[in-house]
Amino acid sequence: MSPFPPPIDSTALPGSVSGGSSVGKTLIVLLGPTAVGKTTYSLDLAEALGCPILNADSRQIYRDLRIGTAAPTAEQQARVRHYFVGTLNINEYYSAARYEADVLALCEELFHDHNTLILSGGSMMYIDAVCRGIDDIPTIDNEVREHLRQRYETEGLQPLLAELRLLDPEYYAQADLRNTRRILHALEVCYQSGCPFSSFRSAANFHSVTPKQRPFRILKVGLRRQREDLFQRINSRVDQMMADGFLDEARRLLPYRQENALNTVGYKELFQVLDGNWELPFAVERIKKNTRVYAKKQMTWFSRDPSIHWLDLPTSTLSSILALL
RNA sequence: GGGCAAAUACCAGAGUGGCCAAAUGGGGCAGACUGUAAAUCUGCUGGCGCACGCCUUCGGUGGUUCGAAUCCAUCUUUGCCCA
Repeated sequence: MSPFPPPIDSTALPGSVSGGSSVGKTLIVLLGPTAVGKTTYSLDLAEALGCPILNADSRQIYRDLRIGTAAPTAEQQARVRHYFVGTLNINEYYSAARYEADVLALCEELFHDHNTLILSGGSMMYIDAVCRGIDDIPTIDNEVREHLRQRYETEGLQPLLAELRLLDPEYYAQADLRNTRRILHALEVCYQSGCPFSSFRSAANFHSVTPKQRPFRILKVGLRRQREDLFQRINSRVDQMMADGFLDEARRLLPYRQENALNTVGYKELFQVLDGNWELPFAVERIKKNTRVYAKKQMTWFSRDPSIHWLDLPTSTLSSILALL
């Protein structure tokens, strides 16, 4: 199945109304793959509606990741009030669950003065956490995380798998046993809480979690482009990032390279250059390729969501969205 | 003009008589996904049915052999060396 579905007559789709709509408040969720044009589109839409933008990007939320994440610029932020852009330090912990809580709290506040708000971004799990909710799972202490990480490094995965089978046979039966990261997390939760990881999960997977009710209407609008068009935009955007000083930005962040926030397309590749392992032109090609892969993963995720109203760029205009309201 | 070496699937590159549709990597394609998610993981990648299987491949042609990507002859191309 193509990750780039054919055009849809959006008027034929039911609205993705979630929760009571009596209050008349609407959260417009503007989503789509990286480089599709969400930032530009959201600015125009926000100005037309006179509302702020809540960013939904797990990397643009970090203060020092500006160029490499194509975060909204100072000029763009001067046009429209933005939230969740550049608010975290590079070493700060954050998660989809926190994002859900932060966004819901902010929405409650902002809806006093606005009938519509725009949530714009491409972080799939963050968007779903806001729109559908995410199960309440304990946050892991650093000591627990570090303990398990060290055990993995010294003992390997096998003993940990055996342990998970004992502590949480239910999750073990459905887990991807080769995905070290998920196995470790399940164990972290078991250790942290003293309860099986699966006891916190209301469904076998995130996509089948029963959506939580929200006190506002949610209108999901997906932006998409022809594959070739999108890939060309990715390529030229990466070139522009380099021209804008991406390498210098990466150089400044080199001391923090072990932080999760820097496990990010673009930075990873440039660190290889700074280490002397890769030539710059090669790294730039890798960034373009890995960005394409990321865009594809986003489309794969979004394609499972039937509540998204898809708009095809560059033909769709602002009125396409306004007509959905 | 002479000598030597090499030609393998999209690319690079193993394989040197049967276990080879052919290792591995890259690239490409598809998928999974509930807590650092721009992360992490998986499958497919000659053709047809897509499970078993069948068919066509390892520069061309012709041989040797029960059997060849692997051996021989010859042709073509490329690289290196001597002129």
